Amino acid sequence: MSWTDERVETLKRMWSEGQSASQIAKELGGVTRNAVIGKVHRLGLSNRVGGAGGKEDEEEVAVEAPAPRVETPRPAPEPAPRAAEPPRPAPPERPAPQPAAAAPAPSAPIPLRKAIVPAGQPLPPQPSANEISPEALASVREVEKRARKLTLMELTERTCKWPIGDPATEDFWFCGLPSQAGKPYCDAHVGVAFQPMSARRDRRR
DNA sequence: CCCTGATTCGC
DNA sequence: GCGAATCAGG
Repeated sequence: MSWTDERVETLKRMWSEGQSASQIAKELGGVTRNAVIGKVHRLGLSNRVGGAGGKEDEEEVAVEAPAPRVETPRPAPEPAPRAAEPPRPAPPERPAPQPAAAAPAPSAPIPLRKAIVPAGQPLPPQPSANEISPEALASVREVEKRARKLTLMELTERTCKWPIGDPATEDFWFCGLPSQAGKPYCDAHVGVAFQPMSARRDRRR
């Protein structure tokens, strides 16, 4: 692969959008992130912040949640999966096959019943977000005692992103235990996050 | 360990 | 010009 005008254009666009070199490399294909970085430098657009001779204003302000607004009754959908990066427009990634599970991305649903809801974007329909098997619950409680208590920046694609605690306080962290098979959560949290629709029917009484 | 960008240097 | 290897950091 070579740096055609088109590819360079994509590079420029994504770089200016704040995409990481590896993401850009993934998008372009046929190049490594090193290649992307090298090209970026050769193009002389290393400093993303369009500031000539500028300094670094912000460092990792990026991902901070929209606001600690407790007013808006919106359950946070996804606590920003990957590392710390500003915008995440529309990376064409695998849709993640979610069969007959419940909500695609429940985030702070069941666990905190008294806690306030963080704040996020969408996710209005919260269907069968209740009634988890006692086993699953026990498992979760157990697991949360061993949680790695990762911060937002420490989350990766293979760490459990289940939020624990109150986002508005210091008592907030992410599970961080190893998640598997492309799931966003560890086994225990997957258990409470994705419920078969049959569960409720079963427990109906 | 996962990830980031920055630099170097043989090609 | 290119990018793998390496470096420096989170």
